[in-house]
Amino acid sequence: MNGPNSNTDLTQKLNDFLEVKQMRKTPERFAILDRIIDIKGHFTIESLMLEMENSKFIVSRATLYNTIDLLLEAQLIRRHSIDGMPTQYELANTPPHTHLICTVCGKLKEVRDNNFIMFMNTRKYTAFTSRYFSLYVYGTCSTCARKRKRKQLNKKR
Amino acid sequence: MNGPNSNTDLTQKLNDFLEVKQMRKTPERFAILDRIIDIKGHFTIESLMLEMENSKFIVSRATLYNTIDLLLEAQLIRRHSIDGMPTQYELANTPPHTHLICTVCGKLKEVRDNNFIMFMNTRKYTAFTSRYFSLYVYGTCSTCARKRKRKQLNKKR
DNA sequence: TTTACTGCAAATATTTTGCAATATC
DNA sequence: GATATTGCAAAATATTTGCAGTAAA
Repeated sequence: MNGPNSNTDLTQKLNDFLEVKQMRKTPERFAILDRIIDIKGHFTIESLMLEMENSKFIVSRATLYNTIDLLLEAQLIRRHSIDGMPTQYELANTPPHTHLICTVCGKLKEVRDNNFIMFMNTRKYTAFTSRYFSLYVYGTCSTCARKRKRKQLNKKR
Repeated sequence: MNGPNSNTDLTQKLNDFLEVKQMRKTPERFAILDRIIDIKGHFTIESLMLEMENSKFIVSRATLYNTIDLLLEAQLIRRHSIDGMPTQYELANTPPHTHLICTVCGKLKEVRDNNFIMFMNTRKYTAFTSRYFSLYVYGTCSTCARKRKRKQLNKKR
């Protein structure tokens, strides 16, 4: 369990980042990263706040926002801004994935699409150096599609 | 000036939508669409509010939010949620485009990428019906890249 | 000892909501 | 005339900021 993105590796990465930037290694910063590693998947400031409380490591909202900015800068997490939802974050130790968003129920699903990633790697933009990208596909998930169909049938009587 | 997406055409589309949905044709709804057509490009609730004030057609914020929801539903506008910026909207009468976002200065640039659109049209997702998609590419624009390079040279002295 | 960082509370920004007044149908 | 829609003001939500106290270096 010590691959290139193991937990200790991520902690080490934060450690190195703080050293290079000459910033302080506070327990809050490491505790927050630890919780994020445990979460596995997307989270919001609010859900992370709750996770922290559950783990009995209480931090203030201000510190949470500050630390999230720090982890973004260190490229340890990614941010996702999705229509009509609070800002979501996730650990950046997995390859980028496509996000399928159901506009009916708001459910979010991630899919790995290697063809898409390969395609994106061929893209070059003039006067712009790309660092990362986010693809959001909006539509209807199968559950909601079924519900809608049923509703329409009822209408027709 | 009467192409498939001329101003009169968009107004007509709103008209039809309201008729089908049996909703009221209030002057506010048409005035807001008119302003959006004039803006050409991205706008926020705030900037649209100002545009309305300039055009002497004052509407309340609540009405703006309501109407924006309506226009989204009618697929007359698109919404863009972009990291660290207020929600942006734009008229939906142009083909979808890639958004290049400079993470240094926040500037947003649209590019037409027909290859990307063609590629996306080949994508199928299991248990999900896609309706539209948004691609955001985050990186550094040439202006900021130049500035950064200069800054680094200065540091080295 | 120095000062970066945390926590708190207030400020700001964005969006939603309840309700009375108004205008469309 | 009935009621969908507007405007207003208050509430809810999300994020930022100033400052005093704390703790990392």
